Amino acid sequence: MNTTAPPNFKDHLSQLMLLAVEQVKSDNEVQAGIEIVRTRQAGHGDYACNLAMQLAKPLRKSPREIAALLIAAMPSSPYLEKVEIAGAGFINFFIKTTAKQAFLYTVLQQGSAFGASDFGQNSNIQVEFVSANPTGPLHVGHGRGAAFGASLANVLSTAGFCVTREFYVNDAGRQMDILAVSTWLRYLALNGIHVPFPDNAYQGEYVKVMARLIHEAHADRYVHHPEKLLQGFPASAHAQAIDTDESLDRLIANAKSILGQDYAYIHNFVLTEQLGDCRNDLMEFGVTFDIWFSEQSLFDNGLVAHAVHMLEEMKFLYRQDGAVWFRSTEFGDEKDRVVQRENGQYTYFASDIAYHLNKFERGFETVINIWGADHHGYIPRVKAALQALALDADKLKIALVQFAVLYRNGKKASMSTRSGEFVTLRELRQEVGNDAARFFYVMRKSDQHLDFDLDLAKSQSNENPVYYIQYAHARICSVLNQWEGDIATLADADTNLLANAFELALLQRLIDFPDTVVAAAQEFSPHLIAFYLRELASEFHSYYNSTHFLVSDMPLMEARLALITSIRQVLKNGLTLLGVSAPEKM
RNA sequence: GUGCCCGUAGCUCAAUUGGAUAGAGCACCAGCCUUCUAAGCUGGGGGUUACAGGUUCGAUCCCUGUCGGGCACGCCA
Repeated sequence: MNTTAPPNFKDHLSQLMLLAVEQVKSDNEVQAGIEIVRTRQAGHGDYACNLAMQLAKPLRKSPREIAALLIAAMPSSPYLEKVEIAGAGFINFFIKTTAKQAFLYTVLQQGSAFGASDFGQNSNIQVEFVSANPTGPLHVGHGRGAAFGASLANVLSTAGFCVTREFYVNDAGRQMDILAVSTWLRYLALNGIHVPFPDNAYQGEYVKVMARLIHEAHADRYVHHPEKLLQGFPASAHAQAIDTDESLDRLIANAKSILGQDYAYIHNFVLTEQLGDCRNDLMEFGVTFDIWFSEQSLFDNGLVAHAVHMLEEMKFLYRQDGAVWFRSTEFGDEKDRVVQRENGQYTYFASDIAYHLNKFERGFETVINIWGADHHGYIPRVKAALQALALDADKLKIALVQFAVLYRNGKKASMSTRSGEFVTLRELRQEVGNDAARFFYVMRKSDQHLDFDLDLAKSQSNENPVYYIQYAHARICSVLNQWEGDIATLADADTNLLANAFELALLQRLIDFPDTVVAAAQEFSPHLIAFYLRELASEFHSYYNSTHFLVSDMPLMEARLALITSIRQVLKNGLTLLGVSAPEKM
């Protein structure tokens, strides 16, 4: 039988170095993080450590000298072929081939759980993402936040964090009022009452659709005194100039007073409608949430007033020009910010302070906000508020996601030509499919602009990275089908027979998977998973073309089938992290 | 104007966050299907990491400046 393999080679080597450094360093406190990395070149072994170079200065010895001491002090390991000193003082580790081969049993045994680790130590982490205003359909910009957030949450969960996925519903505030009034105006039009429709109201078709739904269900039930709607407007303005912010606010106020109790119905109807649409859209996209957190609930439960009151008590507020300001400049912000307007209304910032306070009160050890990059200027004031409230602002991590720009026929296509509306996420999904959309969204680093090539995403060709990876999975399924054996028996295969260069490279690639998941979690970088999968698929395709699996030599065949079964498993696990399907046939 | 982010092969992007000879995919050129899916594989050319300095054993990565691009600068959300 084979030798065994450690659960994780990197961790194992870390342990060895930790014990070694205890011996080598003098009694004074020498601080050095032990970092084990994969090497880039075969001549440097499988893993390397630069600890000796880091210790050179504090220990006042040459790196190579320290490296020799470390190696001498290191306990022996059954998995190591040899350890070498190289270059300026690198310690290079060469893993025994038998240990790599034995690792295959780990993959087969862990199955869909392979890749998981306890890196996060089960600490509570919240990922808040999308959080789009429920005032219209999600567009392709939201799509990237959704794909990124969902993949990141999956990665964190697999890396051992206890993850809560949350959507912050902006159901309070002016934008919702504008949507309600826009819908009511369209509804009035259906009842034959035509009031000029402001340019800065919501123009989309979906508003007319909602108006129609209300009209069909309630006929003219919500037609009240439309003649009062333009009260307070200058007579000359009736025709055109009603699209300033002030006049829109007046329109909202008038609508509220005319409709009375019925305003709540309209408001609630459009909110329910849009939120439901958003939820369905995301669900179809494979993006789900544990909590839908209502902004309005912060007001209803007095949490906004409470948060502002706390700041007041701590002397971080002052009054000026009739408004209440927060001294965010004391915590590094560019200017102080208003939390309560002259008219007594709290700002969005005020409810956001309450929301973040609430997040930490719920006991999350880390809070991740995924925002569009255009909100980067908002970070200092939120962190300032947390500091003012004596919370650890470093526990709030902001992951910025840049916009995705769609390209069709090599030309920008993110804006539709008519009416300047964004392409919706739903349109994108219908055009390229969920798999391609999910993959393309996360195959770049999130803080980089994304050129989303629609033609490429749709193409069923070798140019399309999604199909390339899925095809590897389907090919393996096809081989295993033709074999017609019982996969479970492969657990007894003699993996020592896997000895050609393709097989050894693939074994190492499989060993790397859990480390890649940890790196992706640590860096908030699901794109690392996408790159990893491409590498794995590429190495498999080369293997496929070079080596026949269903050979007459039974032990050899079983060993190879054990390997490709493991590859299939890892492809599937990785694709699942990204929300992409792993088809068995293509 | 001020602040933040970015500048890597013809194009789109990586680079284990300061490590060893900067790597992939497209595109281009030349090959591979009577054998487990050619949606695949093999080989080839391609670079002063925008530019100029600095920090150190070592810089695509950190610091300063210049040039170029994006975003943000509301009592909107």
